[in-house]
Amino acid sequence: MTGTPTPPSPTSGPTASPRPRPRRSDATRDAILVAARERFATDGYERATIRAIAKDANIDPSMVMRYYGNKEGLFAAAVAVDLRLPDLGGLSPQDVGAVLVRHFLDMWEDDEVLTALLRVGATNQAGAERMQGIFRDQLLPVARQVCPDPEQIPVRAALTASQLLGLALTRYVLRIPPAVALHPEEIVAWLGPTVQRYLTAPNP
Amino acid sequence: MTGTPTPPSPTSGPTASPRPRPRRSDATRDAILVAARERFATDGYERATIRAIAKDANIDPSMVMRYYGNKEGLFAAAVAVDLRLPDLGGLSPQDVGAVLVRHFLDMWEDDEVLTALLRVGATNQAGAERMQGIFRDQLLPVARQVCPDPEQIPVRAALTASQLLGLALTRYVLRIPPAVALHPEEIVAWLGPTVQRYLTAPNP
DNA sequence: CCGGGAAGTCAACAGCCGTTGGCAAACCAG
DNA sequence: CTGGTTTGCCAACGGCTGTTGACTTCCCGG
Repeated sequence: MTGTPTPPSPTSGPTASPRPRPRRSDATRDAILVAARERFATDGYERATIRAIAKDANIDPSMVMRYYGNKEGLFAAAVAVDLRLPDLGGLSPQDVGAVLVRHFLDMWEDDEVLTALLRVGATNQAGAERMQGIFRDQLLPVARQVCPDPEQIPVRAALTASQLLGLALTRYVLRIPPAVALHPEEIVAWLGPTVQRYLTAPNP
Repeated sequence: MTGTPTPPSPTSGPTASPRPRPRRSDATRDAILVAARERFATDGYERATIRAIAKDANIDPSMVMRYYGNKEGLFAAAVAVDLRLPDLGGLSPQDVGAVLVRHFLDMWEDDEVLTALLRVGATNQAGAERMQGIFRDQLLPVARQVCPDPEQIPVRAALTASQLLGLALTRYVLRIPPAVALHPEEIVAWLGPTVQRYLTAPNP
């Protein structure tokens, strides 16, 4: 329905590998996604207009519609987040906080998709649901690895999310000066024990 | 409906008292602000249209322009935040964290202005600057009261803001289910020690 | 009672938005 | 070469936006 029309695969593999055959327009498609990510990250959903994104990608706005259906489809295609959270299983239990904070920090520092998602999630229902999905599918499983009481996994994960997203909000979105000036290792030193406690400490 | 009208001061002293003389349109002005706060809180800046706000207030959109100049002026007038942070000076030093978290929670629970400001701050430059101002003028002074090393006050305050705003983000804006389900006293018990540490603990 | 100003309504403007359909060029299989 | 598909541009649509100015209605001081 919203899927892009795929030409018939030349090599006959029965339900072959999902590797789509390269299209001549792949460069354009990618340019659109790159421009969209940047606009969503800096402007949020409403002010990131299809016209502006198309101009950044040096194509006509109607191409965006043809390849991604509508603005929602474009957002869905542009903002696909994989946090690549590390496996905390075989890890010294007193290090999980620092490891997690450092990983988040690395991800945020060089991926504008995360800023785009946070900005959009704050004003757009679809964006908020996307963030809920990431929490459920990516952060919860990690909490499950290190949390002592299975019943408290959602609470522990939510507390962790509140601290990590709060850092991202103050540092990358609101740009509160002292939060921007912090060195990454300072952040790890301060937030590591917090996350550590939220995930592994007994009830307060 | 609104307070007892005070008669206009007959004699206008030079640089008279800043008490503005009540206008016949005060009820309308207030209705506009109430509607604006609600729309900004639920929709964010762009999708909170002047037409929708005017319809909520049962008046014509042009009245909004007459009374507040333009949309930015309306936002500035509607979203005026006073956190009413308590005086932490004469307080048992190990209670500041819990007191601060509980106060923030009470403020957020019954004042949609804070949600409006957070939603707008995430996508709107003026909104972000407003939040920076609140941080600087309201949270920093409180941190100054309890922070041991004066040089670290901005850092400590920023860490505190990251945790408190992160809670507001996950609970009131993104509505991540386990964060919504938390009981206020649970939040105080978990976040209190964190804020306590950020403000008063020695360097990690 | 009256006149002036405030309060409020109405219609319209220019501009931008997402989206659509038609048409020209480029490409590639036969 | 030829015909069909893909890629792309162009112009336009209806709708919504912030904003403006002219007009009527009401209130109240003199």
